[in-house]
Amino acid sequence: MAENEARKTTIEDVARAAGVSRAAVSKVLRNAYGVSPAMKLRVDKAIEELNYRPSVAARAMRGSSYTLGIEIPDFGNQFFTRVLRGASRALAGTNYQLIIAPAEEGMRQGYRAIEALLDQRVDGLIAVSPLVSQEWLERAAVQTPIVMFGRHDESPYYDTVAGDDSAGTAALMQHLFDLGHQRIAHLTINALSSAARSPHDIRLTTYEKCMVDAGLAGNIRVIRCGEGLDPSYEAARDMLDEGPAPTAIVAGHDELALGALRAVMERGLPISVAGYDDVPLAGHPLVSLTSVSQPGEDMGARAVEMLLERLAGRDVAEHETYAPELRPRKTTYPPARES
Amino acid sequence: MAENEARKTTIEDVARAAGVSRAAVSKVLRNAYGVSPAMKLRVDKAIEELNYRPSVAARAMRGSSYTLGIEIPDFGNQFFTRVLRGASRALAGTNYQLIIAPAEEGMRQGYRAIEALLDQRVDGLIAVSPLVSQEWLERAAVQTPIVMFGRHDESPYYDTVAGDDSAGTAALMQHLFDLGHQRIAHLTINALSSAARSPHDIRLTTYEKCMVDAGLAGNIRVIRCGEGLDPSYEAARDMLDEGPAPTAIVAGHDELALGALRAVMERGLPISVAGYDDVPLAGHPLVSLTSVSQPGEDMGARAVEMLLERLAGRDVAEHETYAPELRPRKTTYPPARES
DNA sequence: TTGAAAGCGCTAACAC
DNA sequence: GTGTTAGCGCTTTCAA
Repeated sequence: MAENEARKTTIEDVARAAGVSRAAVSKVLRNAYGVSPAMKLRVDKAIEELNYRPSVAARAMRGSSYTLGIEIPDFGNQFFTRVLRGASRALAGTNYQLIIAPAEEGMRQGYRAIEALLDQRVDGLIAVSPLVSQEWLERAAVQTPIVMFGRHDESPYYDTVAGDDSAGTAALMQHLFDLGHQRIAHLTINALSSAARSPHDIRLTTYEKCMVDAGLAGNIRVIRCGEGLDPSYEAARDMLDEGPAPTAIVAGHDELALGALRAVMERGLPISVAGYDDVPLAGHPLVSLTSVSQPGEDMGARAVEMLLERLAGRDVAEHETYAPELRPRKTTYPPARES
Repeated sequence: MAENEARKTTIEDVARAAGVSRAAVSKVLRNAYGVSPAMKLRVDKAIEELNYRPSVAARAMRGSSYTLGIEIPDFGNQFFTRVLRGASRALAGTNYQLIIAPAEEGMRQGYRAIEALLDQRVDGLIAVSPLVSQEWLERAAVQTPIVMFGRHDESPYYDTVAGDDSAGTAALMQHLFDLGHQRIAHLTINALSSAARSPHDIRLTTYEKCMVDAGLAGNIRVIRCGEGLDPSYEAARDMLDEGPAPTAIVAGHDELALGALRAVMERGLPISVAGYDDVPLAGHPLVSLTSVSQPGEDMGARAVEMLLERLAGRDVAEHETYAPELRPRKTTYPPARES
């Protein structure tokens, strides 16, 4: 009932139908130089009639696959959704396709996903805060243009797009100080060896610096958790149950903030919580979470453009940083209601 | 500074290093029949040393690509994230890779994404409630095993995995009736011609049937909106501003419900809102949204298994339906607070 | 401007 | 149990 019955139409079929050579069809396909309008017309007609679609595999073997890859670490984080949308839009109108590889949890996270993309012979790839070492990525970038997204460890071998996490965090801390907070805790994801200079690293160190500068070094408190709503909830809950509660919690990103918020509400404590990324829900009246906004769509689109520029010949690395914007919102929450 | 310097290692290199033929290496790679343990050892060693990774493109040309594709219509919907996780997990341990194609908005939505996956010569693909016609999908399924996820239009040509949307919606409606609601509106996404028997179609018709059966045919009210938080917010807001308000709104899924909830809160109206899918945030104390839970991870994993079974030779279609579970939660919300 | 032919890296069929 | 060989569908010289 399934499996290959009809053979797929090949470039050969198109060539025969149009009465030209395979090479001619190939040229039309890539609108390469040296095809008469007349021939292009006939070939296009044949392609249309036969409903021909070139095999990415075959193309990838000789030339390019016309495919860009993007590695995403965590689909739970809605910020990445924005990045994806931006990337997708920037590709519309080109003849490039986007494929995504999910980096499942576990130590070898980013490596496997990026390797999978490389195995597909993508023409370029965007790695979103990948948990891979810089040298490894540089070696990979020799073969395939790479845009590192989020991390701040710039390299002459690959381009980077990142938000100014330092400025964003500083603005957020200042906001909390202005509100009178002195005992501010920081909830961040577990430290991953290879993720030096990750956004979360910068946010953490900036948090610490701000505390120190404000003369609150003694109040520094860092809590680690796994990625996601539940791990952040549990970590925050444990913190609240263990020691003296802080008056505010700054989370590494909004999803963690939401998890922490759940713990805060369950305990009925008057603790302010703030996040990062300003995901769509942060502005919802139900949530109204203070956060730091990043232009995710623009950043995603720019990452794609950088790749396209590389494919067009650029050979010096570019590093772009986007300014974040503080989104001050509610700071005190009602305790949990029924259910 | 970039671009190909070192040639990638090929099967040839491995063969030479191990002192065997390319065919031998190929067999080891696929752990095919007829390789002595001794040879396997030497080949594995060479692969390891050379850090060899087979080219998916080259493999796809002759045999299989060892790649499964999944088309996802909307990353804003966190239910799909669960499905993805399940699919990803089911693949761990196999030598298959997962690649995702995003179906951007626009009319040709699903087609482009699925075609992109087919162009990559994936060995099988999961199409998540795609907006494509049944015949088109059947034709595609002749070439490549397909699991249709979500939609209920079963076919002898492809497998399906779906939730029992009818039962889920009925349970939800009953819950609202029990609570005394009579004027219940339904907020659903815009009707797409080719999406007959989509989950949203079923939810809509079940809503209507429940209303009729309860003798409330006159109170039926269906509002359409685009996908996402903002479109659903706007649609709900317009509805509230236009006519007499319902006492409850049943949304096609949680994201739409959240959008509607924003409108309800802004208007300060005592309207109950319910969603579908029970996304992680629905259970958050801040949100506490009544919803219908579906075992997304199991469903995603099962879809992958079905594909694997097809690749292993099964040739009759299978159709699996998963029972949903009502998650009754809070029904009245406070009006919006400052900011 | 067009076409012929070589070959990308792999697997499958078959010979040894 | 192992190697030889013929292509898969394209792109890319290079000659016509």
